[in-house]
Amino acid sequence: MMFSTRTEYGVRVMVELARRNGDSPVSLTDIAASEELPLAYLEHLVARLRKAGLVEGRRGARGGYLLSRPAPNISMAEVVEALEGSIAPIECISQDADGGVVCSRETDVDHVCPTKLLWTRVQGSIVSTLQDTRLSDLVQQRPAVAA
Amino acid sequence: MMFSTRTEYGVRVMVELARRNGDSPVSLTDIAASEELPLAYLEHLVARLRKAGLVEGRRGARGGYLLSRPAPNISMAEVVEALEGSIAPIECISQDADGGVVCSRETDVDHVCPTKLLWTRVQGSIVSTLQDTRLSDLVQQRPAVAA
DNA sequence: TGATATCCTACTTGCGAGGTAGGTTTTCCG
DNA sequence: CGGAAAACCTACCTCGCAAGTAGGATATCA
Repeated sequence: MMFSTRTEYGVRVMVELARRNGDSPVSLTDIAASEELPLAYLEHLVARLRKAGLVEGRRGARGGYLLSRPAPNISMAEVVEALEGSIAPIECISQDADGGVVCSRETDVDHVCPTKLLWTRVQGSIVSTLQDTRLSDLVQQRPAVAA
Repeated sequence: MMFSTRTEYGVRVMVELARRNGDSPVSLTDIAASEELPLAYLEHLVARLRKAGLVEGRRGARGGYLLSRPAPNISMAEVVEALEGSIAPIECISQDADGGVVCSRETDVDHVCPTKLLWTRVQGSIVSTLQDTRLSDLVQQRPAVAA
């Protein structure tokens, strides 16, 4: 297994927010009930989404959460990255400021990491897939659109 | 992070076996030394590779391991799956016997899991990337080692 | 003013990755 | 034949983190 259930839950929350998108915010109590997830745990997830600027919270009675942007403007790469921390297939791989892929095993210039090519390819395919999928794509209920 | 270091190490072992591929087997002692990995831990990894039929062991003095097949005939999907157990982006997703993607959250026919589309896409892109990359692709990118 | 919600901090728990240890069996080589 | 060197096997340890709980402080509406 590669992504934590935290990410799974978080994506479900985002879909639910997009689905009920309207003038009034949606409370986590409602979402916890309809998705059958523990409220206290959802609060942690949503904190990540909020800090990433994907949702906005309204405090107090009749409060809740709203999407910061319309669903078509939110890529699932943003959502997953906010929940997961970062998107890297393996510990030694990360992205530098320029978006280039860095392998921490390559301390020496001579010593090219033979597996870097593999993880770079995997990383690229995951990220581009997540970027191409928008939150709005998951809202429209179409049965079985498997790839 | 998505793949364990077990998978990272295992891939490095496979690359090393492919690189030194010849008539005589390569011992884990050698690989552990050159890759700077703990021998006892490598034994566990290689056991998985052996059970998956990717590698053959020769016991006794002058023994070691050999690739069961030529490197171009080994896809990295096989290697990663042997090491990781299975390739699924998330707990609720798995593959059935026909290769179709199954979501364990979809108990009811009415209740289509809205996030299944996302994980299906991610799963597909990872698997196809791993299948397209052969073990031999990772070997040929370093100046030839003195034999 | 009370109910309802976000928001914040601290704690608990279970599990699996990562690694160690020590043995048994097999095979080569001198 | 007798080590030595290797695979092979089983059991164990430990530590970090995901997953979840708990309880409160703060904000807002009716």
